[in-house]
Amino acid sequence: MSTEQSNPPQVTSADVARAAGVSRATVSFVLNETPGARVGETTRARVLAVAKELGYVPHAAARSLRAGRSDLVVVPVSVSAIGRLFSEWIDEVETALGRLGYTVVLHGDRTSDPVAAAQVWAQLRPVAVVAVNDSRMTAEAGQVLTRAGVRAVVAGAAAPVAGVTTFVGDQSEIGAAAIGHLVERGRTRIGVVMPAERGLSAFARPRLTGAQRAAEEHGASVTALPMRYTDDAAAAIALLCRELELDGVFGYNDEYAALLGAAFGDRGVAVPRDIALVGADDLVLGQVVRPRLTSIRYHLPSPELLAEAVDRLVQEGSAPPLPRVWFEVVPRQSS
Amino acid sequence: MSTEQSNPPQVTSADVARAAGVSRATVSFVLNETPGARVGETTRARVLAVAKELGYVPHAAARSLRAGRSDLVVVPVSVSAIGRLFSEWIDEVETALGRLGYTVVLHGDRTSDPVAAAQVWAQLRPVAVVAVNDSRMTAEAGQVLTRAGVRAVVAGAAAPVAGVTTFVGDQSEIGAAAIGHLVERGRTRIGVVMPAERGLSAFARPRLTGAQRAAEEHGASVTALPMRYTDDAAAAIALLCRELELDGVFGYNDEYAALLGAAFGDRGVAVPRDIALVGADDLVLGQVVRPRLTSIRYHLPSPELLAEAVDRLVQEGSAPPLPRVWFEVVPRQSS
DNA sequence: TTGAAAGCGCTAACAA
DNA sequence: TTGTTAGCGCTTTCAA
Repeated sequence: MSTEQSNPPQVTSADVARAAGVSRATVSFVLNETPGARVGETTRARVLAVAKELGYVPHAAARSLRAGRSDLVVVPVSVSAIGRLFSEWIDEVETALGRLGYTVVLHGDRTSDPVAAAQVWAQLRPVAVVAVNDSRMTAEAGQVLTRAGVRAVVAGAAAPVAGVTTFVGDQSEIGAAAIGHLVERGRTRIGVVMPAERGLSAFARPRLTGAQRAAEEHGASVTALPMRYTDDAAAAIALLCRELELDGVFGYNDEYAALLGAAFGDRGVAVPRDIALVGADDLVLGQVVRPRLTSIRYHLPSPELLAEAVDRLVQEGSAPPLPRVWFEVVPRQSS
Repeated sequence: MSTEQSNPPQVTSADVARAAGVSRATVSFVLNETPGARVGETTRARVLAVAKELGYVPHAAARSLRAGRSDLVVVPVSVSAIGRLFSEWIDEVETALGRLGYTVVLHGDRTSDPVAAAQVWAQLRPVAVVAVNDSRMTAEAGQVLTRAGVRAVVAGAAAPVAGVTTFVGDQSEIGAAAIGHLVERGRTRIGVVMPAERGLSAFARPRLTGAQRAAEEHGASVTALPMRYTDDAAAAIALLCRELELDGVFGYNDEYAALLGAAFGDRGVAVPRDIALVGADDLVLGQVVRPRLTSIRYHLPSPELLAEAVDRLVQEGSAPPLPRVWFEVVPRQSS
């Protein structure tokens, strides 16, 4: 936070009004195209010309403070902690919300306490907060937001969150699907990669849990394999897999699976003969490596649908439920 | 933008003051730990307790409106248009700025006109705007921001931008380095991949330009190869390379290069024997594929240094120059 | 040690 | 058709 700023002269709507020889109200009417506002064509043109000439840019905070409404949507997300799949989806969500007139900002702080995080978001007094797979969007966090006037509190989560519009997408189903597939392929001694990178545990934990659940059902065994996203770590895990005589691995996602797959190749472990490998997220990367990776594909709610839901929540206070996220095994060469 | 919001009751500092039986000024003093403010211990404790009890969250916009200063830093960036390298760096920049007390938000809009984009950023009245390789951060854009009171306007760009604190990192040097390396390896008929994905041309254009410049110098030829990031597109380009009898390809970055490398493998084109392949950005992915990719590694200013510079600009209006971005060829198996 | 009051830039009744 | 005016929630000077 800055402490000793001397303020440069800013162009305000009062300046525009003065220069155009009208009142600030008129400027406001013109610039906002206020419905029932009747401003003469010449006045309107003059105001616009002067505003442009002075380089006037409205002050969003002042506007929303006075108007009691905001067009800000906060999306808590750490850019480095998401794969290509999510980042593309988020990008499209931004575009879709932008088309509806919202200003979307991504917020990447790593405050871990849900309430503290929610307070940070709430300070910005957004009209909506959209979190995806962010474990901090709890019922308490939702309450903080709602009390701060946030009208649309939306989350993608494993289970409905009280007071929050949730689209359910249980990451544990990914783990379960992967194990189910491996068992189908005759594998019973299965490893599950757990990425060591910060920020990823929100995805990794449930995937492991689902894998364990499915393994129990199918009479297979599961071993967690903590691994950093580096060549060396992958090499070490490859060795470990051989020692443990595993015959299948769920690689957390395509990125980690591909890295591990390369390490297998280097050590003469044949995929899928010696060990079957399954990724997740269905990234293009999975088709870049050889053998091509079997993966679990996601189907998130369409960005347009999500944007629509946010808008309905903002305008009307309620929206039809969002579709569940579903997953699909895409079998390729690695299993 | 929402139009028909009925405002829910918000907890304001006035509510806290009333409940605590003090004035709003006192609440402000306590909550901000205002330096020369002398508030009794009991009063202070009571205010804090009441604030907590009511779930009071300050209104950042109102605060900065009144105080005439903001702690907001806007970073224009489209999450899907950056690779792992940049996203990790940005993440660390966020963390570093956060430690200094700033609130960082990423803004992903795709307004293409520099001035229009700058106006969108300026509406938020941030204290700083930090753009990396965003072609919209022109001198005019910088002027819009400065006039809106933005105190630190920072950009990573190919050349210094007037009125903007620039750290220079010329993407064309990457193209030049790649071509230089390929020529060293005896290649003269070189293809340069141009990604067709939106948002990437800001990086791709200069890389191509640099490649062309270097090729001319070394007496090599360069062919631009427009390619989408899909398996099919890569296959088509692989065929095209054979038809054109190219003996080297600069794949734009490691992601595109890896995809193309796989397509070569499928068609029996041996890398690097038949055709040498160079990527860029030095992503882990380059070590996931076989043969491992030769790449160009970046050295961006450290996140701490950048955060420091932003803070100095905000506080003092000037900062020591940021180091130039530099690049380095990392030779591996593919060339 | 605390309170009263002014005002940041803006919008939206209500008057004129 | 336009201007006057009262705040939105907050900080900060000045007085008490």
